[in-house]
Amino acid sequence: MKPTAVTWAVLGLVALAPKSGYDVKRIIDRSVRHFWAASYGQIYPELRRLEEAAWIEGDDAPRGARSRRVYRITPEGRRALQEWLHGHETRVELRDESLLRLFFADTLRHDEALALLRGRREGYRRLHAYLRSLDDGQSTDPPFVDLVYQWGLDYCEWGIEWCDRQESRLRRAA
Amino acid sequence: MKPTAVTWAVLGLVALAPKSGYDVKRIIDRSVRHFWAASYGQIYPELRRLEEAAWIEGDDAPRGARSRRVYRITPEGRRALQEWLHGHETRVELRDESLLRLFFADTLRHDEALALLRGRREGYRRLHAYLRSLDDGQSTDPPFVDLVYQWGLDYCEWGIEWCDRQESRLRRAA
DNA sequence: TAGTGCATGTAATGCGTTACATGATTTC
DNA sequence: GAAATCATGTAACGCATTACATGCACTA
Repeated sequence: MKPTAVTWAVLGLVALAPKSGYDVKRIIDRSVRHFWAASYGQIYPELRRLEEAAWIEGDDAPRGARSRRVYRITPEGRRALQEWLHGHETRVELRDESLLRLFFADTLRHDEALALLRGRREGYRRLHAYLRSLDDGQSTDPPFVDLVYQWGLDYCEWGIEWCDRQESRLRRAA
Repeated sequence: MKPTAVTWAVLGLVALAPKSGYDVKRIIDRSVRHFWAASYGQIYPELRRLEEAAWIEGDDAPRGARSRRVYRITPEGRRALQEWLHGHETRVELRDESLLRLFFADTLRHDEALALLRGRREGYRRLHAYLRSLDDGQSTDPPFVDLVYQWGLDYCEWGIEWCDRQESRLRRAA
């Protein structure tokens, strides 16, 4: 079993609680999607690979006539997950198209360039609103799941303030 | 010409100043790599596609016997770049493996989980040191190039403080 | 009865990296 | 004379998305 990028997302989610492939996709979309996306085309094949490697085990759990397979983590799977959790130097890397646009804003008129900065602010605002909409106000997540959720909110708030600050600075300078 | 993700990075860099393929790669590695990477396997084919589309034009500019081709943007290329700069809603998306690890930290002992948080802090610190090492203290970049550089520094500083704050909060809670 | 959500999956395509190959020039 | 940098490129591979296909169950 050669683990890939999607391995740990799927294995980790199954470790938190047993899940079907559909569950995995749904939870990815609702909790880690803004920093770690995955599609069905990755998830279902990965579940089979993980089961072959005996890192997870699947049980048929149909609902009525609708077939359904729920996976749970095995002791070996848990060991592998923990090794991954420990064994990596953290490298901060991101892919941010809006930052790329800002980088080229010197090819624009000053007011157009400032509009890009406001657009970035708006992107942060939208993500913030989306993240807040995910919180139903009553479900209690485990502490680190909640921590990462909070990171998303804090990051957006920081980003909004950063854009505001820079915009006024650049206006004063002009 | 169907633009892809790498199109705009290459076209934008050539728009800032004429460049060879090697230059494009070098500058990507030194200025936008932490939020927008690209490899030779993308850059050289993309330069040819851009030239075919007449968005850039290449001039042979050998240095001694070493062949070299320098590209500059055309008016059509500049128009296309500006359209891209204007015509997009900003969507904040990132890929952050360390955040994914943190998300699964509830499967660990509390002290191990806190170690992950310190590891993230360390990742920010390393990127910060790297970014600072890029600044030679005398070259003056255009304002928005500099703004994006500053974003990187500010983001790291914010990230370090965030990790510190959360770590003490979680220690107090325990 | 129509629409939404649950549930599983595959095929085609495109994106991006890694590793390789080649050779000149500059710097120590 | 060795090492680093300049300079151009390709082939193989792996990663990820998009679009498609199928069908059941619930609810307005």
